[in-house]
Amino acid sequence: MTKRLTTIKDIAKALGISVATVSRAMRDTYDVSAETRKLVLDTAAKMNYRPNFNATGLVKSGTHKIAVIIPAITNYYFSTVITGIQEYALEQNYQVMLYLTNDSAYWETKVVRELSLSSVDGLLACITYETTDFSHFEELVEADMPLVFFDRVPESVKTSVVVQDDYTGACMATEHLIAQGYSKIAHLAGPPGLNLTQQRLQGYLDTLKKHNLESYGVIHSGFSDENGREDMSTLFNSISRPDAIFSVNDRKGFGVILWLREQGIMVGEEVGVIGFTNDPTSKIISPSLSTIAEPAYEIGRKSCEVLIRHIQKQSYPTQQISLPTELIVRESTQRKSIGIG
Amino acid sequence: MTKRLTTIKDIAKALGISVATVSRAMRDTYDVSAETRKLVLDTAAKMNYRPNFNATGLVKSGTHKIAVIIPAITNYYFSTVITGIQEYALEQNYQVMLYLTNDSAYWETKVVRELSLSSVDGLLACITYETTDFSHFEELVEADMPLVFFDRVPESVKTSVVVQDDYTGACMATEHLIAQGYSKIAHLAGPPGLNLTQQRLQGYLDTLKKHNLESYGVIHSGFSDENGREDMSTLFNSISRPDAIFSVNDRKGFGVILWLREQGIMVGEEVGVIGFTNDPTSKIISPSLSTIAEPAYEIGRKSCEVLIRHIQKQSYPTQQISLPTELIVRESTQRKSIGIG
DNA sequence: TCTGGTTTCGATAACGTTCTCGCTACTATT
DNA sequence: AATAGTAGCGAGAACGTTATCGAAACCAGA
Repeated sequence: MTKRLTTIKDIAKALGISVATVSRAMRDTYDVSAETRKLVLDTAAKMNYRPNFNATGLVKSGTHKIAVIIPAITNYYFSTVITGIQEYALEQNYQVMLYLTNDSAYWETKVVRELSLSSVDGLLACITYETTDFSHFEELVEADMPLVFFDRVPESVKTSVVVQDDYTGACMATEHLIAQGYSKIAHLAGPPGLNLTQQRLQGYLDTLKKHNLESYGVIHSGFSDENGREDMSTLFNSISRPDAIFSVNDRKGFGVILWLREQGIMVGEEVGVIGFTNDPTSKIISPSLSTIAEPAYEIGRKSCEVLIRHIQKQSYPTQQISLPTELIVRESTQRKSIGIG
Repeated sequence: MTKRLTTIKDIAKALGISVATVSRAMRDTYDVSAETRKLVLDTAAKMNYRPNFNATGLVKSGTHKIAVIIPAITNYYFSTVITGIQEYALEQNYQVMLYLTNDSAYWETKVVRELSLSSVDGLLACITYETTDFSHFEELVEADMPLVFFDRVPESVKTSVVVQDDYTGACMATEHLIAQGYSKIAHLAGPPGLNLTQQRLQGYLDTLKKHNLESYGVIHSGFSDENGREDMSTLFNSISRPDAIFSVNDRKGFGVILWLREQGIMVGEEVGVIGFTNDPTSKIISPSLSTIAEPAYEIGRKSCEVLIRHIQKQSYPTQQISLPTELIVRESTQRKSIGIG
């Protein structure tokens, strides 16, 4: 295969010293004189030495690798989370292995099960919306494998989790719609099994109740813009039409706006729309989509930080971290629309 | 750290046979009877055995891992390419390690240099637009490390490359603008150092020449929508304004459309716009953006396939693969605009 | 009964590193 | 001058697996 790489032995032989001394000189430890250290480091650089992680990983059972298991990356939220994970991991000298489940519980189980426990130090996971049986994760916890969930988190598995504050975000979204004068509000919710779906739904319901308003419909479906369109057509075929839509995420909100435009319904003026995520496209679509901004990048960094803490000290207590969201007001919730759409 | 995992030795001891036999039984090889094999496999499953990749990687110098080095993933193209890579890799039982350079040549060099050669079997890379010195890659090639470039490829390093047909795509885009009746065509190009920038520019220039048309301006800048806006304002401050824009990518094209809308210029009717990528947002923006679709997913799969071939047989010849693009006509190149914008 | 050929398995040495000893040589203390 | 302490280094085992070599055990043919 590839050429033989220079090892610690080669350096030892070249300098006429033992491998143990070279090894000690490499990681700046005690028990080695400053001059031999420098000598070793210099020749190591000269001979283009790279440590063999398989060997170190074998003796100290710990590879500096973490696995990230995620439904997909072809959307703003997940790709930004991964960016955060990656940056923090690299800073801490960890390497990230990427696994995509494509929102299939089968693949998720397969990946987690087949993932050689010895090949990573810990896992960062975001479950599929299909997953109902979490035994593959529970097995990991039993084996003391560090595991942190983010965004979509199972309630049964007791590990650290890092999420955005979905409940408060949903409250803010609903409050905003009410403050803008909308009162017949419907919610396009996510897949029912997910924790974040429930949190956002609850925030919506609680805020309505607080203002003595009734829900004008809740539909559970997927996260795509196509789902948004479909839900709208069923929603508007009913007798009592809503005058505002709170969508569980932005992409679904795009479908809502597109559908309303096609129907000739004025977005904002006639029907207000608010999303959740702050996908960059929400600025581009017209009318632009009001939304609740999620701290995706910070969620990535934070969950990686928590994981590495768990890896480095097994006594680190389980964390339940919730990061704040932010209301971003754009055109889709303005009563006097700018006239586009 | 984590609990001690069951090893091959444990299985051997439990069955009263040698580790060699267990090892042989694991990978269904000759030299082992069917019954002992079954016995080994059964107890392995019972004891929840997982192979230690560090150990196998140490003895057969080959981890089943590939590194993917990419400028960013927070956009449609890259995240889709990665999806393709990931799926093919998993099918072939390879695991992918992700490295983000954030379009920084410094980080790229650092990652490639520090990447322990022993920790991956091969590399899949897409260079930053800053990179001018490729010695860090050339060192890998000299060390016989399998390396495949995709999308943004350096010309000096002689390795396999997988790209979309940028030249023909640019020709198609320009031909389409001309066919729609535009004649004063400008090109918002990418960073000058990149191969794909040059290819798309050349396709544009050659097509203009073929039709005896002159270029109404070429501006080199980055890939963002902000770059698109900036370029437009400098372009429209000159004396001879273009009546069509060919943008090197879709995101920049979004900036163009947004800027035109703000100026009250009718997109399509007054100024035609075409992009390159087929980002999903190009369907959502209004007017929707005509574009050249890139086979991002296939590029991911194909480049991964080529890399794994290189890993598996060192005699596999260097490949230069170019995948076809496709013209997608939408509203932004229609002379009679639908009236939005 | 002997020879030669399979089939199936065990011992043992690798792979590159770290870790635990222990040994030497030097310095400080009395 | 004798002892204790310490700094610096080497020898060897260990990590979990695969690869090489050889040794049983069995069978067939003469």
